[in-house]
Amino acid sequence: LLVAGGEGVEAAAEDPVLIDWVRQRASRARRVASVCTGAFLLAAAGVLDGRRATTHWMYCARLAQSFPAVRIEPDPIFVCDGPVWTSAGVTAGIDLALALVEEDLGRSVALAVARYLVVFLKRPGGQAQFSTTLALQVAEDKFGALHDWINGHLDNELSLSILADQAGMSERSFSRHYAEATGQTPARAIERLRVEAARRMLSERRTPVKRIARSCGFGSEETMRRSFLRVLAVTPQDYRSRFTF
DNA sequence: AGCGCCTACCGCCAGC
DNA sequence: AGGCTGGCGGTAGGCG
Repeated sequence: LLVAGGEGVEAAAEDPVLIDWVRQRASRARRVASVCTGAFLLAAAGVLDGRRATTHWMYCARLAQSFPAVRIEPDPIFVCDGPVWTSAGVTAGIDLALALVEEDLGRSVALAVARYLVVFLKRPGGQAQFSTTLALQVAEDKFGALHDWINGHLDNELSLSILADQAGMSERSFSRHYAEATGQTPARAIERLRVEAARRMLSERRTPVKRIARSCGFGSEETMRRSFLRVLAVTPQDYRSRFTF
C-alpha cells in the first residue's frame, strides 16, 4: 500500500470512510509506505502508532502535534520501521522507491534503475532534481572513495584542482567524468554536500550559525546564506527556526 | 546594494 | 576511423 500526500491531505485524514479503508488495506498489505504528507493518512489510521516515521520537513511539527504516538524523525530522507516506510518531500519519494526496489531485487537492480532516472529526470538546466544522496549512490562505483574523503574534509578548500588531484585525474577529465556519473558539476555537488552537513548541524545542535558555516567549509556566514537560498530556498536562520520547538 | 576579481564550466582541438 | 584525454581560452556567475 502506497499513500501519496499533497493538497487537502489533512481534510482527507478526517474522512472516516477513507481512513477505515486505509486501515483495512494496511493490515493486509505486505508493506505500507507514504510519500510526503501522505504520512498524515497513515497516522490517522493508526498505522504509525509507536513507530518511527517522517514527512515533509515543513509538516513534521504539525504531524507530531496531531499524532503524539508517532515517533517523528525530521532529518532522514526516509524512514523504515518494520514493514512501514515513510518519506520526506516529494522527491524523497524517489529515494524511497529505490530503497523498496533494492529490498526486493537487490542493490545492482536499484542502481540500474537509478541510472535511468539520472538520464530521464534531468532538466534543461542540467541539474538533477533529486537528492544529493541519490546522485551519490549512483556514482558510488566510481567516486565512492572520493565522496568518503570529501565528507571527512568538508572544512578544507575543495577546489576543482584539489578534487581532481584527489581523484587522480586532470581537471578536465575529472569534470567530465564527475558530471557524467552524478548529473552535477563538482562545485555544485560540493555546495550541496556542505549545505546538507550544515542543515544537519542546524537542526541537531545549538551551535552558532557562524561556527557551523566555518566547520562546513563556507568562507563566511554570508556565503552559507547564499548557498542555502540557492539549494533549499530558505535562509539558515529560517531553517533552524523550523526545528526549535 | 553593488562591484571587481577569481574560478568553474564547457566548447574546441590536438594528440595518443 | 573512433574514443578518450587534457590543455587552452572565453564567459558566466559566485565570492568577498
